[in-house]
Amino acid sequence: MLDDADRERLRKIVSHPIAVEPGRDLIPEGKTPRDIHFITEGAACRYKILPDGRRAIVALLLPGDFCDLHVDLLGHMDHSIGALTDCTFSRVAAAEVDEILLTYPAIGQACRRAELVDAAITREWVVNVGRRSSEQQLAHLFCELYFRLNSVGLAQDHHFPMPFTQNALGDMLGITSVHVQRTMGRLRDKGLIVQQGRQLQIPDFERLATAGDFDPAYLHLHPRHL
Amino acid sequence: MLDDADRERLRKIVSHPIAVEPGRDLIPEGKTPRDIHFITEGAACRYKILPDGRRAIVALLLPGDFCDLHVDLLGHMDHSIGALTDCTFSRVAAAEVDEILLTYPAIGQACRRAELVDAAITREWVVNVGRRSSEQQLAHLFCELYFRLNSVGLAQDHHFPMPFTQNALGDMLGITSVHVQRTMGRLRDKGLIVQQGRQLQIPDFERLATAGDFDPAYLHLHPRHL
DNA sequence: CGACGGGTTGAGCCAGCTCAATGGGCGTGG
DNA sequence: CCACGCCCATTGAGCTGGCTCAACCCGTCG
Repeated sequence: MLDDADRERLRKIVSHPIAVEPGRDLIPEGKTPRDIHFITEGAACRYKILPDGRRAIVALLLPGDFCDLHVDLLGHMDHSIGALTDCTFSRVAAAEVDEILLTYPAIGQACRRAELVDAAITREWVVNVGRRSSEQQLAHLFCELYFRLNSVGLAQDHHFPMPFTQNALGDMLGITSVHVQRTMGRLRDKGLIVQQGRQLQIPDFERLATAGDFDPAYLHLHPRHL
Repeated sequence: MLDDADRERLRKIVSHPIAVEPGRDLIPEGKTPRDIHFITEGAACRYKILPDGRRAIVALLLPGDFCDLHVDLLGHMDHSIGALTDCTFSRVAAAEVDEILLTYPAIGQACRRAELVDAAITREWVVNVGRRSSEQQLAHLFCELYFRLNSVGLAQDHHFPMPFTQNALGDMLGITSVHVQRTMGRLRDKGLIVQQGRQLQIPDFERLATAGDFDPAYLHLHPRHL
């Protein structure tokens, strides 16, 4: 990973934060942003709109995740980036990125690694969304959320922020909000999750992981705390 | 993209081909292959096995696609690579790759681009597998197949090889082979596809694309023939 | 205090599933 | 040359998870 000097280099070229309200887009599909964006606060998503108007969320962006690193080589966004909660992004000018990458290969490698983990998560979503029952899907999603938030210091002690509407959850899993409601009810009844406002508690992680067929290997987290 | 000199450099470090029979694995989940593999003939897939034994295919590998470029940074395979038909792979020694990448940045860029397209396709699969009806799913898959095969010179004139069993198709789409059967029947009845042995014909591409909500933008193909 | 954006609950429907049986193509061995 | 076995495609019949439609409730905000 990066050392402190690398982090300092990055900090210098980051511009002022951009705030985006829930439901608004940071970047719409088809656009070719010149600069690179990443999320620093809140939660956003990659999504596509279907012909009948439904929104398909294909990835969740949590603090630290890049939004559009791939645009330099792919040329245009094949999906939109939208805010799910109040969130803030930072921008790095493309020219500066190019220069940094040429000079400090460790940073480029860290970026490529982030892209590869993003792809690995997307593969797991294909499985989640395509094969598992709604109960497994939700359980799996909550496990993923806990691990990912924990890895950036936003979750501990079996608690984590879960500020998504049932509608947003449905759009992540390909089910209706009505069905999210009933399914969360079942998870609650089984004691697998406890809702406390916009926080979620996982009393017994092992049980939830089993219920959701969750194995964190695909997240490729660096061995850390936990 | 690469110039002829780059291509020549690549050719030199490629080792003898590896043949794999349908149903066999080139690389099993959890392994850490030292060398890089790519497919030169036939069709393979990335897949994961679910606890109940079902196989979830999360990506299709066609001639020219890399299998495990990501292992250097991610450390281990989070899925298996299996052959769907008789196919052959080539191997490039890891050490040679590292050297080439350092010396010829254009090659590294082409590899990263391939990874990014792979990721873009996976995102579209999340949509396909999670949201669309079985009829749309199949139509979409056939459109993708046609474009991808065409881009490597393996499909023209509305015809392309489609050697997959209904079981394999079901594992790509998350539906049962019985349902694949009935759905293909419906596509046939509507005249959207014509089966000729292991070839598929698409009489009217526009109609199939509409039926499958297919837009090739996500494939990020270089403007070429077609 | 009215409107609005969520969450909650009920009732009926249907796409895709399961289970089950049949048929056809092809390689293998007698 | 035929018989057998195997794998895959095909077809029927009944079941069910998740959907749609439709209320109603509650907290928040102008």
